[in-house]
Amino acid sequence: MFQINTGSAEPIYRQLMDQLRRRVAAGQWVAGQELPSVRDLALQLAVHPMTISKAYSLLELEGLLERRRGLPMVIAAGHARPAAARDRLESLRPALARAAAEARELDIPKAQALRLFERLLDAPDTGAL
Amino acid sequence: MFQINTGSAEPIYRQLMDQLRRRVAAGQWVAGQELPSVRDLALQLAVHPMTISKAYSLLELEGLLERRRGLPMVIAAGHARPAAARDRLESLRPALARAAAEARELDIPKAQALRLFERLLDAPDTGAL
Amino acid sequence: MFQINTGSAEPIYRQLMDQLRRRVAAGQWVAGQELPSVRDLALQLAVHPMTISKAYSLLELEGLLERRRGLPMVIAAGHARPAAARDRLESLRPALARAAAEARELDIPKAQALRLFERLLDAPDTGAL
Amino acid sequence: MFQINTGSAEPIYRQLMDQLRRRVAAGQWVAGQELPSVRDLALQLAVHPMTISKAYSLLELEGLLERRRGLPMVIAAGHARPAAARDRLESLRPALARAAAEARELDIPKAQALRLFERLLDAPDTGAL
DNA sequence: GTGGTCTAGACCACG
DNA sequence: GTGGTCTAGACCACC
Repeated sequence: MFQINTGSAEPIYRQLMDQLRRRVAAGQWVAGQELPSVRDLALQLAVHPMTISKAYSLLELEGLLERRRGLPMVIAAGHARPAAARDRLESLRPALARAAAEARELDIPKAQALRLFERLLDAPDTGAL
Repeated sequence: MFQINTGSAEPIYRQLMDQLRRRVAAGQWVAGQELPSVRDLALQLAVHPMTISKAYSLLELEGLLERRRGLPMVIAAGHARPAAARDRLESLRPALARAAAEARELDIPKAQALRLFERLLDAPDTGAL
Repeated sequence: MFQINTGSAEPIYRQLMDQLRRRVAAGQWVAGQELPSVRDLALQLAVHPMTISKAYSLLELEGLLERRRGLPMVIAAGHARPAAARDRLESLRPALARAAAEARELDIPKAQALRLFERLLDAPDTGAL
Repeated sequence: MFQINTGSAEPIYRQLMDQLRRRVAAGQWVAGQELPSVRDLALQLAVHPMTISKAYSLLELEGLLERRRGLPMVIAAGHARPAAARDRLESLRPALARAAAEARELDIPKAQALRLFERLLDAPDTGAL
């Protein structure tokens, strides 16, 4: 359901938030859909419940989630439809800009960088060079 | 000489280390070349000298830099030649893998993602969509 | 818990690292065991917290310690058992080689040097000649 | 004539001073004997002349050396005879005390430590375990 | 001139 | 509570 990397430098709650945001934008999660409870998700990911709670609360502040007393949280109404294609593309920009900056510093030919990216878009992670 | 982003979540000393590593790999800095002194670089980047010193020391531990008592640090011998093209490309992989994962979660068409990356490779940062 | 000599030429953080390394090798500290917190140890040794932190961080880089976000650091797994006897003896060699070199330069008879060493092995520090 | 290890943590001028002191104590260098000039020794050891000069000056302050205008420095009179055996042994103590402390922290059996020391006293450096 | 170490103390991020 | 980062500034050692 969620892919958490405990060893990463990126904080866990942020990994959660980012994934949830992107999946809502992509329409994988739709308005009204119930989220797993804090405790369940904490157990499943082997993470402290407070960490889950922090992610949920921040997303509630953002308006992406809605809290209903005594009931599981849900994706907020108003997020019924996935984000427009150009907004989604825009939210991909920072990661790509960073990769581009690294490629430039490494003096990697444009064609090579593009080819590697294309391969990674096809094959999730394992693709050898 | 170095591009530091004070506001970034990535610590300054780490930004320095990454840039230096990449530029040595690209052959922009060659073995035996003297680095700017801790104090000079600190002044230039408007950063505390200890921050620079930390980056230098860690790179020395890694074997990328060499300390010579009383003299400026230098790029270590054994890093005379830039890294092989495939090693450089390999070190670009993590950043691209991350972008690819995000693109997949956002359900962005491959062609769009590739086009954006291509544009960012050409135009450092500003290119509008 | 740790013996720090503030007056020594050897930096405090390095004294800490050396002691911890040796005690893990000797099996006095075992894998998974929690280290005293940076702040506690700093108070106890009357030293600045950053000094402790530096020692801990470098040992983490070495792989001897493991960081767990929000929790005290622990001896890394993979250091469950104390080092083999011959490795421990090997790590004693530099100090003894140095002493031997000095003895030779001082033209001290072998028997005398050995007797002094034996006495120091028994009586930690105070034994008069 | 002198063994200098540029890579060591111990400063060069101190390595020089220690060696000279020990050799005078052992009677290898006797009162009135001329020392190599600062420049010659600097060339020979590939070291900055100021480093040699610093060692000589400090030893002059100690009274071990004597400066004579326009002439090479010499071992001071009053150091005609080597130091008494017990003084020489005493000056070996710090190095041995340190080794003993390490042996204790490493939990190395006394007999093993002694055997290693004995071997190192015989075979300068190379002796395998 | 060079880098190294340490302190005092602030602020942040994570759990 | 945990550790991490940074600043301001002192002092040292080496060359």
